[in-house]
Amino acid sequence: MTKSQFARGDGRPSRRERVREATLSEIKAIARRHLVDHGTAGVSLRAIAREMGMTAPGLYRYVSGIDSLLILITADMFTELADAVAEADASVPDRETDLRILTSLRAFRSWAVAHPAEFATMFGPRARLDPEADPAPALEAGRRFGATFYTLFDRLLSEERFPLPDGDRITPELARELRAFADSCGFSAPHIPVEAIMVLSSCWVRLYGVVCMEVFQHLDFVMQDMEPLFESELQNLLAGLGVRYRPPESSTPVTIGTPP
Amino acid sequence: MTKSQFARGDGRPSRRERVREATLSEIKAIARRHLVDHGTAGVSLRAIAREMGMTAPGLYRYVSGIDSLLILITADMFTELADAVAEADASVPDRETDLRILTSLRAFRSWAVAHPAEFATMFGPRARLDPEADPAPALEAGRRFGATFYTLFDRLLSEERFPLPDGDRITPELARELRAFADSCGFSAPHIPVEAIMVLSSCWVRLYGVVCMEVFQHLDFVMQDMEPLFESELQNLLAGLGVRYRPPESSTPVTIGTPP
DNA sequence: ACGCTTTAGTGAACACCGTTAGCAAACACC
DNA sequence: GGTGTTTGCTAACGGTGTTCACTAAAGCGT
Repeated sequence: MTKSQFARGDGRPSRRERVREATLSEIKAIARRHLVDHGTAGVSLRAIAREMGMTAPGLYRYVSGIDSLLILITADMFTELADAVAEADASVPDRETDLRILTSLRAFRSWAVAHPAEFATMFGPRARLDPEADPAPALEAGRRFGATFYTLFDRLLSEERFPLPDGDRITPELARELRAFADSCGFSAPHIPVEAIMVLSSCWVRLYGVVCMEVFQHLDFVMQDMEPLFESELQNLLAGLGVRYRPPESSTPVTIGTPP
Repeated sequence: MTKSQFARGDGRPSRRERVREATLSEIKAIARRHLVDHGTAGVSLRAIAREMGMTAPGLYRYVSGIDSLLILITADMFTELADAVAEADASVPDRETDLRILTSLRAFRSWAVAHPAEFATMFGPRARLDPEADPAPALEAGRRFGATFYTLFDRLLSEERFPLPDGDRITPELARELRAFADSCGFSAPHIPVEAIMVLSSCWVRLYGVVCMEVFQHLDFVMQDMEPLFESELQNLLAGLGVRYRPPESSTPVTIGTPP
């Protein structure tokens, strides 16, 4: 165990570190493209290696297996989504909380419908990923994704926009879990009531449901354009939070009264 | 193209037909077990054949490929789920519409959490299943699953339990799609307003969301027991439909006041 | 400049997988 | 019994993940 050639005194990465990072990025980029084109099952180490001009076992210097690779790109996708949502949130003035929320939620849906394959692996069933693989990186990135919504919700909470429901249905054990979650995700306020976390979870579940339904195309035989349903759900959801709803500006020019 | 040995004059199936049906059932049963144990990716023709004491190519006499087999068992699972929901619905007196709805919805969740692997393939992303395979059988079985909810919702509608929302956000094109859906699924009433179908879709989306979230374990790091959240969502959902909510009888003995 | 250590990548191999083609046995019916 | 259908097999092709032994190169210290 001598001094590693990777660690240098200064912060700058060594040459080897740079090229290593580059090939890892290439691996993930190709994997990502295969994921988009052929789904989760279409990502294979051999195909990636072939495309890179090397052999599959060589990839094991960079990735400990196919599952681990999938977790890696899942983490990347979460950061991407988090950036997209944060960017949308930052695009409106800080004070306009209501519009920020509206914009962030719509950004979430837009990203999802624009990246169905990614969304499926991020939010779909945890099929692959045997218990051996460590999903920590993806979880960490997912936390960053939630941060935008947490802070916005926190502001709503401090402004007392909506009444908290009764905690009758909240088991002491559940309350303990909710509290542990609030602590873990770094909620800014010191004491968030568990009822509030319950409300947040409920909202998230409703958003998740309508977006999943659209991306997974499980209502295809009912309707093709799911935007009206999404907006309707958004409206109901925000009403319960005391947030002023505003219809989308000009996403799709569809109203009941067709222009002349 | 001579007379088939399978078609007999009388209705009774021939011996050959019987044994054929039996082996097909065995194939599906084993595939189902592998699905439950190892997920969708864990279903392989070779493993099934090995377990049956035959070889993989032999299975092609019964199934046209792995995708087709997955569709077949998906259809079976839909009928199973439909039966479970219908049975729960039939277990309460016909007149008690509210309780029937409550029971049916809870039966849906119970089946889902008891059969997570099945639920994932039924309601998860359509990953496998290339466009070549014909998903008709699964779709047909899914329709039967929805029938129970359709009729219950239809009764609510005829009793005018809830006010219909404005159709402002419903595009003419969307209205046409909604109408086509209402016709296709055999809604009993002659003229269902499209706004009602919108409400039904919204309710279904909310139910789908909370159950997906639980089965896919995407809120694991927040809470372990998702029943309170489900019940809360159920309560809100039914309130919007004018249905009287009643807490579950004794599913899990958890109340805020712990017994002495 | 030399030697030594660490790393990158290869080739062969094993054990799987889906799928097709050709062929032999079992079966049902006339 | 003869005949055509149905069934299941073997062989084969191409694909996958993963391990192991091995070579070549790159980096580092002296």
